Amino acid sequence: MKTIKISEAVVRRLPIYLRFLNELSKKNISTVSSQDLGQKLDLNPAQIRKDLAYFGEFGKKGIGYDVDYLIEKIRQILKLDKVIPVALVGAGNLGRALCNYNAYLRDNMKIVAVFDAQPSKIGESINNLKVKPMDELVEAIRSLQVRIGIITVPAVEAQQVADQFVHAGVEAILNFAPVIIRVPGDIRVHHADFTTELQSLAYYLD
Amino acid sequence: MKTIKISEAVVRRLPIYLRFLNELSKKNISTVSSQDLGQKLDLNPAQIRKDLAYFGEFGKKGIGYDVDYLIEKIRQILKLDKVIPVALVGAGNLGRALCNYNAYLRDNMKIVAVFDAQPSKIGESINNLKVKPMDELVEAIRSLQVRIGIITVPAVEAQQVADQFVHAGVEAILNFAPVIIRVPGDIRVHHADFTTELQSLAYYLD
DNA sequence: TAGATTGTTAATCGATTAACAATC
DNA sequence: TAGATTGTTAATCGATTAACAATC
Repeated sequence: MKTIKISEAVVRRLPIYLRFLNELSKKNISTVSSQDLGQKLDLNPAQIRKDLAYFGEFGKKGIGYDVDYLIEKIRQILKLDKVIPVALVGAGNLGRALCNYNAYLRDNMKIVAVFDAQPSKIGESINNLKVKPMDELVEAIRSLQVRIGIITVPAVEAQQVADQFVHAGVEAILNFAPVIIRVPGDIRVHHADFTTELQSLAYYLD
Repeated sequence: MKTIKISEAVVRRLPIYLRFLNELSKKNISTVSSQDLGQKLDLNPAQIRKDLAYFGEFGKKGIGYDVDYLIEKIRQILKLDKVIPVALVGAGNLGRALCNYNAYLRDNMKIVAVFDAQPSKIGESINNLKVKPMDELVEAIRSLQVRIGIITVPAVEAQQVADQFVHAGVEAILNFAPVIIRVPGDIRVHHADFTTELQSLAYYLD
């Protein structure tokens, strides 16, 4: 199956398809063509067909794609067909925002533990989770079988949090701190940094 | 000068260079080669040289780049050499996080106004800014000469906030809501959506 | 001078788009 | 059947990387 390497660009588009398909499903729209999708998502229809075709034949010639079936398939591809336990370190505003966000999503991404180094934060309740101290991180992550770690601490602390995540055995990290973190090659890291996002936006001002 | 179209990929790397150069400057490191940069940022040195060469000859053959000079130049390219007034709509946790973030950055990106539709939020103080009601948005944006708008409201409200931003005359929008917003072609929109970020990360789990 | 490193051209690599036979 | 739309191959486009003359 996964003999051909799927490019990161393709993988990044899948959640966008998924989100829009979910909207269609909610509106009881049962079928969609690559053309419809392309129009709504500002993408080339051929690209959408090609993206999906990497993973299987999900459409019907002359008809298009069955919305609910495609949702199911994309969820499978993204491994969102079962709950993925997530841990978060950094119970500041951003961490809190992510935890709450989490609540109203049918994502199967579930934040199951929140940690902070600051004593004043320990024990605080965020979205039904009590903030835990850092020295409980490794054990909690192991017992809860956390697979993804989210870092929302200041830049100077990000690397050591990453190290602890790796030590505890997470498979992937989403880093919001404005710094590049180093991890072993088998751990996937995505950087979500709005500073750089905002700065690159400035370039396009007249 | 800007006869050649600079690709988005290049523009997105500039803030990353800038951030690292700022770190070097803080450590009183005065010169850096494309090789050094490439190593630290996980990028090909040739790519870094090429990126920079789009905008001018900033380096010295045999020596490398003067850190402070390059910082100055990249800031100019990104238009960060003068303050850019920014407005934010949505005074939730995420909005608050961005405002505070803002505070400890030497960015020249300055959030100068915060708005929210909820009456309970109006008048709240966030990082020395009072949250204003939506009906003051257009006037405030005009009088403060806001150039970039940030959207941190729920998905269903994002489009109408975008419309108001456009009406008020912002030149670019950074949208954190998990929905694609439509704006006239001369307005630049960047989407910063951690849902899709997190979901694409799941793909790489074993 | 010798060694290092840039700026830039040419080569490679990969991603996007067009086109169309297959077929619902 | 006729019209529509997929899956896929081929063509195009663009971005990355290698290589090297210029030169500090």
